[in-house]
Amino acid sequence: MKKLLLYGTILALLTILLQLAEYRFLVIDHTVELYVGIVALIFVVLGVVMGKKLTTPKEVVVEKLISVSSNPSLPFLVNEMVLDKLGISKREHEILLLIAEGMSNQEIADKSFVSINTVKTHVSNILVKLDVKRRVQAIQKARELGIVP
Amino acid sequence: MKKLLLYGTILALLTILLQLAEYRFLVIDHTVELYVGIVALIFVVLGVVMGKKLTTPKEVVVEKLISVSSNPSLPFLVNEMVLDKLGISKREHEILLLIAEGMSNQEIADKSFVSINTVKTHVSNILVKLDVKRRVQAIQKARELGIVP
DNA sequence: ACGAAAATCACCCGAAAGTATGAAAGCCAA
DNA sequence: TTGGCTTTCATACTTTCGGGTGATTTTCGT
Repeated sequence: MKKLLLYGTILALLTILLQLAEYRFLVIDHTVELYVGIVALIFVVLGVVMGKKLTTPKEVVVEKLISVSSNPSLPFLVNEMVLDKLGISKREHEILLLIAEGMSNQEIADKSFVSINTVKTHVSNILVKLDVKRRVQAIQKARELGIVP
Repeated sequence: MKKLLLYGTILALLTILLQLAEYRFLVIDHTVELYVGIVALIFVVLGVVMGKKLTTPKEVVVEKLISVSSNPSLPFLVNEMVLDKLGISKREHEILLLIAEGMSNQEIADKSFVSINTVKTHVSNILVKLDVKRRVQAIQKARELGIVP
C-alpha cells in the first residue's frame, strides 16, 4: 500500500506545480480552457498509469497442449522449448544428462566440481519439474520429452 | 481499436461539458484552483477506467506437455542369445523389464507377488550379470543389448 | 543499483537400493 | 538320485537417494 501514498504524493505535487505555473504565464498567455485541457490530459495519463500499476492483472489461465513426438532418428537435438516450459535451468539440464548416463550423485558431484549436496538439490528440483519420483523415471520422461539422448 | 475512438469521444464530450459548466457557475462561485482540482480528479478517474478497459487482460497461458510415445518402428524382439550369454534367467529378465519401467523394488515385489527381499536378490544378480553398479546403468546396458525395449 | 532467479552448500531424516550371507524348496538332466 | 540351477525368502549392514528446510553467493535483466 506504499504505492498509494507514493501516487498520492505525486498527485499533490503535480497539482501544486500546476497551480504555481498558473500564476506565471498560463493565465496570462493562454485561455483557461487550454489550461484545463492540459491539466485534464496530464491527469488522464497519470490515471492510466495508476490504474495499470494498482490493478492486479486478472489472470486467465488457458491450457494449451503441446505434443512432443520423440524422434527416433539420428542426431538428437535438445528440445529447448520443453526445457523452458518445464523451467529446467542449464545446470539442471547438465545434471539431468549425467543422471541419464547412469552416474551416482557422488560421481556427478565429482565431475561437476560441486558438492554432493548441490547435486542432490538439483536432482530434487529436476524430479519435481519432471513430475516423477525416481531418477529412473526422470530419465524415461526426459527421453520422451527429447531433452536427453 | 474502436475503443480508442469511443474513449476519445467521451473525453472530448466531457471536456466540452466542463467548459460549458464553467461559464454557468463554476467561475462564479469558486476559484480557478478548485475548478482545476475537480477537473483533475475527474480525469484521473477516467484515466484509471480507461487504463483498465484498454489493457488487455493478461492471459497466462499454461502449456501442458503431452509426450506422444513414439513406437513407429520395431515391435521389439528380445535378444535371447544375449540372455543366454549373460546367464540371465526368465525371472530375472521379467524383473529387468520392470526395472526399466521405472518401478521401485517394492512395486516390483507387489506386481510379481514376491517379497521385496526376493526382488533385491534378483536385482543384485542382474547387476552382477550385466556388470554394472546401479539399476540405471542396468537399464542402459540392457537396452543396448536389446533385452529391454 | 536493485531485485529476482539461479547456483551453491549444509544438515537432518527416512526411504530405497544394494551387498553379503545363508538357507529352503522345486526342477531338470545326467 | 544326485548335483546344478532357479526361485524364493530372511536378516543384517552399508550406501545411495530423496524430501525438507534454510542460508549464502552469483548471475542477470531492468
